[in-house]
Amino acid sequence: MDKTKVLVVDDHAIVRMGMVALLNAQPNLEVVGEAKNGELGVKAANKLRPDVVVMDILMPVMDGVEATRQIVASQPGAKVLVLTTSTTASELAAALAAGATGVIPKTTGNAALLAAVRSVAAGKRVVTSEIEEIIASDEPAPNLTQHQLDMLASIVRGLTNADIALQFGISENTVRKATSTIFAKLGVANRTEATAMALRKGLVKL
Amino acid sequence: MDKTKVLVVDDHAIVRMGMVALLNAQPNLEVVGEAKNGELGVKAANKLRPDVVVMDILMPVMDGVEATRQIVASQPGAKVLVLTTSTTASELAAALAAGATGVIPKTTGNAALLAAVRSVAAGKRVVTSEIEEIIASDEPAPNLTQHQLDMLASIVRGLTNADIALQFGISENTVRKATSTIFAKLGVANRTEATAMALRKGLVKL
DNA sequence: CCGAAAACTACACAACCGTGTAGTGGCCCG
DNA sequence: CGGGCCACTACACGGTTGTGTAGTTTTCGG
Repeated sequence: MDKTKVLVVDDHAIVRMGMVALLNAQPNLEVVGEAKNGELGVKAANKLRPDVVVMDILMPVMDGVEATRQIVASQPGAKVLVLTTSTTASELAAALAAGATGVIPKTTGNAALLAAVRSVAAGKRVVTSEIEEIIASDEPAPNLTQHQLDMLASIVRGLTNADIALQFGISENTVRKATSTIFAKLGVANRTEATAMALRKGLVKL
Repeated sequence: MDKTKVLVVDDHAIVRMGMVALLNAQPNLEVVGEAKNGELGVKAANKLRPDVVVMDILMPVMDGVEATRQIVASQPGAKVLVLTTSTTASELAAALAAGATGVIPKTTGNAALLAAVRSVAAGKRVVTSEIEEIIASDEPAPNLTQHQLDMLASIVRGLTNADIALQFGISENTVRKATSTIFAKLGVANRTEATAMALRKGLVKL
């Protein structure tokens, strides 16, 4: 059997270096390409057709979740192993929803990491118990309207209800009601808690 | 001349793997030890007396800033190169204040990384322009009282002024005045902005 | 195509919040 | 050791916020 071809997508050069060193030392694994952001990763995946893509989440230009989505969309059989530092449940869940075959933390030791790459190559779903717990501990998706998300972003930026009313061209009273609804969905009591929650869950990027 | 001895402290196994592969491929560099958190890093540094310690910031048990402080304290001539993902100015500044000889981002390419390790080994201060800019863009330290920091933490957790008054055993009016002072120091207008700012600057851990 | 659920609009009221003003006590520096 | 600075305490006032109630529109499943 041929070597399993691996594409490494990570913006940290030293991580790519580590993957190359680790995988190329194995007789049946081979790194055939590297990319330092999601966009280049998608291009490389389409060109190289690797058996497994090892993908970081937090990257400039295009994040790993979106890159995973695009790779899986254009190559239905593609296997993506997400290797990340991120511990926000929404990102991990998003990665799986985007079609990742496995998700493991960067703290994973070399042996377990190799095992994960091999398992994913074989089409086996790999999710560590650690990751599972994080996802499970996440309350059901807040499921906010786009409108509500925009409003939440304004709240986080410190705008008053009056400011928001002006910004969206609606009455201040309406803004009050809308924020109220948002707080109920988030399970918080006021805009301060909502801000902490939004930032913690990554619902709004600062 | 003997090989330059390097200790790698990072909680990500794959990064340690990368450093080992990168440095050991050089004729005059050698990784003599690895540690996966700050505490083990300090112990290893004291035992191995490496010429350079490559240190991550974000780690469990003891972070890289504290570890750097301790290593520099017990070995005044020690050279620490902080290699990090973190982009919060306060952490980068703290790393330098703790005695790090160099600070570079993890996105640094292999060649530049090797150069940095060599420069630091030679006692030369290494701070990329990217890092410098981040630090320079940081406003002067907010300089809050411990009391004020505690209060800020309560605000971030969503407590009302009445709650905080109860918690600290002071009048609600006093709490109002105190929060007012905190907001002025942070340059914000209300508790919501204060929450965003506190979380962004890492003044309060969630 | 229709009915239910949910979002959006609006307003009044009650609770909450932040500022101006003011007094006390601690600490540092000249 | 006296003056200045700042943290801490306190209160009243005016502005901001969130909820209850209620009507309209949109959306989605049957």
